[in-house]
Amino acid sequence: MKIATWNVNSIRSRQAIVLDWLAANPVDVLCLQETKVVDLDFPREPFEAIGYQLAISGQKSYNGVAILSRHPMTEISAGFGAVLGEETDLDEQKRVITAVIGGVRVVNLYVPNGSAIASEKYDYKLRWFALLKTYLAQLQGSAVPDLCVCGDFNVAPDDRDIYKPDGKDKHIMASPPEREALASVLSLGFTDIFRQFTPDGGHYSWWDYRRGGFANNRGWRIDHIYLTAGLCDRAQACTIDIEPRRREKPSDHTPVIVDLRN
Amino acid sequence: MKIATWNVNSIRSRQAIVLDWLAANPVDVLCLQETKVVDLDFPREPFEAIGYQLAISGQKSYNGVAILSRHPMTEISAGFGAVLGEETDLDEQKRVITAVIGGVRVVNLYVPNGSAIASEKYDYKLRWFALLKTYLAQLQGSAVPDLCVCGDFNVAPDDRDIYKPDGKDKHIMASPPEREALASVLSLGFTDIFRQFTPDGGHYSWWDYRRGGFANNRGWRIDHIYLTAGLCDRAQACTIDIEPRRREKPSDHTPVIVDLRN
DNA sequence: GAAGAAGTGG
DNA sequence: CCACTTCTTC
Repeated sequence: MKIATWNVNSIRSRQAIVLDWLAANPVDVLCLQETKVVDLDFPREPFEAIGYQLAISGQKSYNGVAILSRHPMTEISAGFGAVLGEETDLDEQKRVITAVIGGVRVVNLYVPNGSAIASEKYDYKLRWFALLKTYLAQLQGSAVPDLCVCGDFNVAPDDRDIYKPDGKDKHIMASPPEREALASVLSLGFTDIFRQFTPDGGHYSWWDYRRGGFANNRGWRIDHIYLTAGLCDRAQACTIDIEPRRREKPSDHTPVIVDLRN
Repeated sequence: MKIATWNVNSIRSRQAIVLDWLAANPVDVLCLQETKVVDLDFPREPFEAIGYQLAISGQKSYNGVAILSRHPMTEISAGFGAVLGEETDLDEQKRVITAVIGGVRVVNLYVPNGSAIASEKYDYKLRWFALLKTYLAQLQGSAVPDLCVCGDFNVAPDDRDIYKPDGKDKHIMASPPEREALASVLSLGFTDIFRQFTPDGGHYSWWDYRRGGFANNRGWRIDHIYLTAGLCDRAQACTIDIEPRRREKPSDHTPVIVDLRN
């Protein structure tokens, strides 16, 4: 089973690129972030026409997540609250959706960017990571404890994940507190599956639109796929496909794909 | 000598379509309207690269006219004031440019739309037509009196020029006062050269983007080429090329072309 | 640098 | 419906 994650930076603007990619890469599951559209306006039909079912949770302008699956999805839920059974202001932004697909619980996340260190949004990001840990712990104790947690984490886990790490510890996506917040979540028992196959640096999933970030390969690896122990042994490969980033009017992110043995 | 007129609705958005059209239709002169760009930002280079010289007069966001010519241009001037020798508020919007090319004085116009009857903009349109008459009379008395006056006139001269004329006399672009204002200008001695070759209705140069105007051929003929008597005999053909209107992301207007015998 | 919003214009 | 503006976000 192939599972991919892709921050598309507006599904309406990226529809053709995503459809082309799925035609060439018919993954079983595609997790999208930054769909930027309310559920009623999500372009469902073209994806259903090529064989995908959809679980979506979006809002106007910002955020928004979706799971596209070739196989039946059960236990679909959006937001932390649906699992934790409590309301939280962290669910006002649509950043979390999950579904069970082929015995695997897929969790699709769009972690807050955080804007700048010492901003209100940075605090929000740290609070969000804290609740994410509680949320994932709850799911690990569920009847389907094999988790594939993927999405745009807006954190480069270590210096191999940044084109030029010097001084980036004061930069959003690389500052110690957010790295520690992510590490704390992963300490529940998650493996960065890309790193199981590729220990060297220089592999990125996001390049800033500005100043020729992609042309000069000034990228960051901030889109991740994390697996619980029961799934790690099944992973046969984890790759980043930079092809869609080369297209006209691309997303600033590109897909990450994991292949799980049946 | 072939002279064409085309309201491109932003030259920056339409650059590729215009270049493709010129590759297939290497007219001697192309008059553009609604370039929507200040002169410093006009994309000169791609047009110069295929052999055109440029005379441009543009502004931010709205209006803007340009003449592209394969032959030398002399007596280039923009606005009514440059010819009439007096300042006028009607020159604040960039709607007039002229140049002498191969012994013909080409006048390129973007007539105000007028918004709605009884609006302030409608009065502006009528005032503009009045000054246009003075302007053209002046040019007729100049050393180069053979005029080719073309552009987006935002007036359908008669009912043949509207897909469904019923009730359109209360519609902008067809109301009697603006038709009379145009007729008064033409009474100086101008011939609607398209009508010399094509007397029947159903030939349009503009289709509203809305409600499938083009798909249903609900069009208007509002882009015109008017010739003084000395040039009429030289006209061999006048056609509307609807091909560019079929393209992806087209202008709502399409080119009108006149072919003048040497 | 690119996206969506809300507004104006045609 | 499409393109422009300014604004905000990432």
